[in-house]
Amino acid sequence: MHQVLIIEDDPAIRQVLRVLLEAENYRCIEADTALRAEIEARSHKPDVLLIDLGLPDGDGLTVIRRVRAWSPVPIVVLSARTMEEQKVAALDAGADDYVTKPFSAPELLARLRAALRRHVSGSAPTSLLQFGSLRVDLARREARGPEGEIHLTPLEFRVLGCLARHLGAIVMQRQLLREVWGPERLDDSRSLRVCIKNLRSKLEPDPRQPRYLI
Amino acid sequence: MHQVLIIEDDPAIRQVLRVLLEAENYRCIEADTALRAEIEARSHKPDVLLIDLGLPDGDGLTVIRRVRAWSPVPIVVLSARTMEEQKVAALDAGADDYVTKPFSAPELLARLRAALRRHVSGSAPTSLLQFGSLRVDLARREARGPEGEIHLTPLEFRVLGCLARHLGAIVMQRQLLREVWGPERLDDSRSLRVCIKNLRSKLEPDPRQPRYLI
DNA sequence: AGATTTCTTCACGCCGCCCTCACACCTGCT
DNA sequence: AGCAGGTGTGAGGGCGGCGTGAAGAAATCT
Repeated sequence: MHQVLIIEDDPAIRQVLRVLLEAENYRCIEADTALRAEIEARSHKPDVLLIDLGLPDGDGLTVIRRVRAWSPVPIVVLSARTMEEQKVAALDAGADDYVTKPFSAPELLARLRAALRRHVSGSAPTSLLQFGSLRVDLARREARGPEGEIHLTPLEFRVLGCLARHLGAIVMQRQLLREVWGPERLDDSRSLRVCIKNLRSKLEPDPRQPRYLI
Repeated sequence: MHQVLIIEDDPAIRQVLRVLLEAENYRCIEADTALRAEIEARSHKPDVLLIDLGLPDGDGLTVIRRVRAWSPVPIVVLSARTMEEQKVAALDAGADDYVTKPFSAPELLARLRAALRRHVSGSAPTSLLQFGSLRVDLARREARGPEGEIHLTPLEFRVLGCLARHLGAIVMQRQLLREVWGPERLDDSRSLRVCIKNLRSKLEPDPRQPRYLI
């Protein structure tokens, strides 16, 4: 379920967009000023920004540039202005797509899907992992399962962190050993094997048939 | 400097696009049919595809889908048709952007820049193969068929990867043996034969009459 | 310093991967 | 036909990597 941040000052249009998006099973957050837009973007980490140029305070372009400075989140611009400079400026400021009002609903939705599809590859480095009913916060060194807090050792956090940085991908033993144990013992997998075993016994529902640590 | 593959059957428009792009220091490759489009895309590995829908042979949509099956290269669609279904279909087929003729030169250039900018940042070397109803992700070591996950052994992934690097071409036994088994056993094809057999029995719809692993 | 947690080491059983082998087949050539 | 080179196939077995429990070092806490 994707989360959309709608940046739009006109309440009527906001309402239209919200209804349209929620009918497609998106969750919506709204912002009516440039300032709130950036706050919401930072706090909620939406999957895509849908922004109307021509906000009351400050230019919409500024929002694009400021968000782009710290996040690669896809940005779709919605604007009544058909002026070319506006389009070019928005795209060059970092926007991913530009839809002119009056827009057609199917087209807008298709462009949102395209923007979201592209982005799944490059997700932001978040320190919060989540498998099944498990939540692991690498930065705060906390792990919580269905039955309360789970204690992990420092070594286990470092191994998890290394795996999290390459989420979903294959991480070679060599790479783990280099990043966690140092480059001296590239071919001694004994400690690593035990560490993984312990992690599995702590995190996996059924340690004998692991689902997350493969 | 970036390389653009122009897919357009009308020579006049091709010329316009080429001049426009070369003035911006892009290098251009041209294709006037769907078939040539895919060949050029495979051989030249352009940084972005600029495709006109409505090619003489086959639908432009097919090109998009076929290219998208093996490459995440950005695709910008250019079309005279203003029909909504066309837009939505193209975007959902995997296109990244859609510009309607008559287009403005600055806007087209800005959209190309946006497409290119996205791709350099989020270029995960995803090696995704697709034959028929089969999808094989070499990086993540996953293979999925119509009936769920298919288990492949490490050796099988390496052989597939070697074949994938020369997709569609003939790969000599010698070359496979050198790249997968090492240069010692250039003339012992026994293991290779068994490995190919197993791959076929796992991937081919009818292993006795192979369609993909020839 | 003792206690406690954390990390490493070790030995052993198991499983799956890969190799090998023998044989059937196919195609072209003599 | 007979032969020769290359290929597809089923089965068996060696072997290395992985998981595991327990116990010994090392580090950290109090």
